[in-house]
Amino acid sequence: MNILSDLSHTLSAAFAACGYEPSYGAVTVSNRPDLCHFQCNGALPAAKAHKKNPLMIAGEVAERLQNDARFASVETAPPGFINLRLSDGTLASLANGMAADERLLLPRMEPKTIVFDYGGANVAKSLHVGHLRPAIIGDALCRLSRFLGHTVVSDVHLGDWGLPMGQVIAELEERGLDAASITVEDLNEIYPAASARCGTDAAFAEKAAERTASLQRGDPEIRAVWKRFRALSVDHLKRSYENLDVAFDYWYGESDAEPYVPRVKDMLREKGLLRESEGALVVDVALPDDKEPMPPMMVQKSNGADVYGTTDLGMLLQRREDFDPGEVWYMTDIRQSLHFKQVFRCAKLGGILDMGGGSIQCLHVWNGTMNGADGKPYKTREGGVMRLNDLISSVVENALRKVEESNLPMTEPERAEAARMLGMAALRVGDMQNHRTKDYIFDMDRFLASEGKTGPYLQYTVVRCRSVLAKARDAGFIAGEILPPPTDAERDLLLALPLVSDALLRAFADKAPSVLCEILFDIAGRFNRFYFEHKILQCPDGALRASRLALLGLTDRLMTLLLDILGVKIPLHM
RNA sequence: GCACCCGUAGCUCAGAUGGAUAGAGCGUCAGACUCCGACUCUGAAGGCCGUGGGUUCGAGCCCCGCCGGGUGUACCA
Repeated sequence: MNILSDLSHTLSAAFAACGYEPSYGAVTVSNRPDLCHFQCNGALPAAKAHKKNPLMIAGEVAERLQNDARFASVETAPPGFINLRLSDGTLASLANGMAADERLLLPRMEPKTIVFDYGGANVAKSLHVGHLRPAIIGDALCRLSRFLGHTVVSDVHLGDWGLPMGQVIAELEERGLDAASITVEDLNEIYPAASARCGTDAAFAEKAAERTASLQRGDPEIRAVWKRFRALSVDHLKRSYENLDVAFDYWYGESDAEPYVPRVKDMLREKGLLRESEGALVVDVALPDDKEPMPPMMVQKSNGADVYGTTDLGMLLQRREDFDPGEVWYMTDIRQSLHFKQVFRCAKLGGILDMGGGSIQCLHVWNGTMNGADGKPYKTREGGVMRLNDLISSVVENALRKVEESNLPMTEPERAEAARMLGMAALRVGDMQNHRTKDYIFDMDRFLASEGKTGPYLQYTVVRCRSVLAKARDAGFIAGEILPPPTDAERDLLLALPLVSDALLRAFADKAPSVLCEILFDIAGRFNRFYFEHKILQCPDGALRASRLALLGLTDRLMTLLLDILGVKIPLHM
C-alpha cells in the first residue's frame, strides 16, 4: 500500500478521462497543510501543453473525483492546484489495513540479486573514520534491499593485493622482522612508515613495487609472509566491524580475484582493447562526447604488476559466475568516482558485464566525508588519522556518562549495554540523517543529545511508546479498531504513517538512508505531540482507548522497522 | 589549467518533474507537569536561497558569467 502512488493513480486516470496525459496526475504531500493533505500540480504543465487555462483543467479533473468517497474534499486553487483532503474514515481504514498486515502493507519490489561491495578495508592497517560511512550506509542499504525483496550479497572487498602489500613486505625485510612475530599495532606503524618512505626513497619504492609484483606472480616466500600478516589483520578487522555491528556475507579480498585476472586480460585482448603504453597495458575508455578528462584505464603496470582496477574487473567476473547479480553497488567515498567510471566502462567494453540474459548494472554509490568542527576531514587532536575503534570508544564512553546521569536502576553490564546502544544510535543517526553524498560535521555532543534530530531522541520516543503498551498489557487493555481521528494530533499522526511505504521506495531509489531518517523524525514528532496531548490508559472511552492503543502499536512497529533497517537498536529503558 | 560536486536562518541541515506563504533541529526568547516516562510538548523572533545576468505566466531548482569552498586529473587505493 502506497498512498502517494494510489492517489497518483487515481489522478492520472482522471487526467486521462479528461483527455490529458496521465503523467500529469502525480500527487505529492501538500506544502500547504493548512489547505489540504495532498496536492497535484499537473494542471499547470497540462495547461501549457494544451494552451488552456490551468484552473479550468484543474476544475475538470477535480469534477471527476467528487464522488470518490476517500476524499473529504477535492478543491482547486489558483493558478491551477488540485487540493486533496482525505476523510477521517479513510485515514482510519488505511491505518487499520496496515495494522492488520504482518508486513504493514509495505511494498515489495521485483526481486533482483544485488552485490554490495562496501568496507574496502586495507589489510595493512586498522579501520579509520573514513571507513565509517560506507560501512553503516552500506549496511543500511543491504537491509533495506532485503526488506524490499531483493537477494543481497555483501562483500567486504579487502584491499590485500596492491602496492601497500609490497610496501609492508619491503619494510619488514629492511627491518629484519618476521611476519609471524608482529602484532597489529606493529602493522599500524610499519605501513604508514613504509608508505612515507616510498615518497622519499626511490630505491625503496622500487623494491616495494617489485615485492608487490612478486607477490602477485606467486613467489612462495613472499606469499608466506603476506599470508601471515594478512591473517593477523583480517582477524583484527573482523573484530572491528563487529564492534561497529556491521556484518558481511563474504570476506573476499582483491587477492581472491587473482584467478580471474588472466581471463580478464584474455577477454580484453581478444576484443583488441589492450594497448601498450610506456610499458604498461591500458584500455582506452574515453568517449567522444566526454567533457571531463578520461584517462585510459591501467590494467597492468610496466613492471608486470596488477593494479586495483584489474582486480575489480576480475572480481566482477567472479561475481558474475558465483552470484549472477542484476546489480553491483560499490560503496566508497567520492574520490574514487573516476576510477569506477573507468572500471565500469572497461568492463562493459570487455563484455564482462554481459550475462546470458541481460547485463550487470554497476553503480558507484559514493559518499561524502565526515569532517571535524573545522570542516576538514576528521582528525585526532594531534592531527593524525582517527581510528574507528577509538571513535567508537569515545562515543560509547560519552554515552555511558549520559546513562549514569539517568539514574535508572541497572547493573554494571546493563549500563554498558545501554551505553553502547545509545552511542551507536548517536553515531548512525548522526551520520545517516545527512544525505549520503554530502560532507557533514561530526559533533559528538549534538549527536548524543536526546533532544533534536538524534538517534537517542528516536530511541526515547519508541521506549516511551512501548512503556505505555506494556502498562496496557498489565492492565488487561487490548488494542482495537483505529477510529476516525477525533483530534488534530491523531489525524496528523495518521497522515504520516502511510507515507512510510513511499519513503522506503525513495530511499532505495536514491540509495539514501537519510530519507528513512526524515520520515522517522516526522513520525516521532507527531507521535510525541499526540502522546503529550492525549491520555491513553486513562482515556475514559473504552473504544477510543482501544483505538489509541492500536495507533501506538502501529507507530511502534513502523518506527522499529525503520530503525532496524538503519541498524539502530531500542533499549528497554533510557 | 581542465573537469566534477557544493554555497539556503547565528549553527547543523531538508527542500520530490520548475508551482501557493522556502521548511526542520539546535541555539535565543516566552510558555506547559496533582496526570500513561518533561530525555516531552506549544508559541515567537530569525532568510534579497553566494553574486550578476538570462529563460519562463512562475526559478532555491534550468542556462551563462563571476566570487568562495571541496575533490579528481594513468604505473596509489
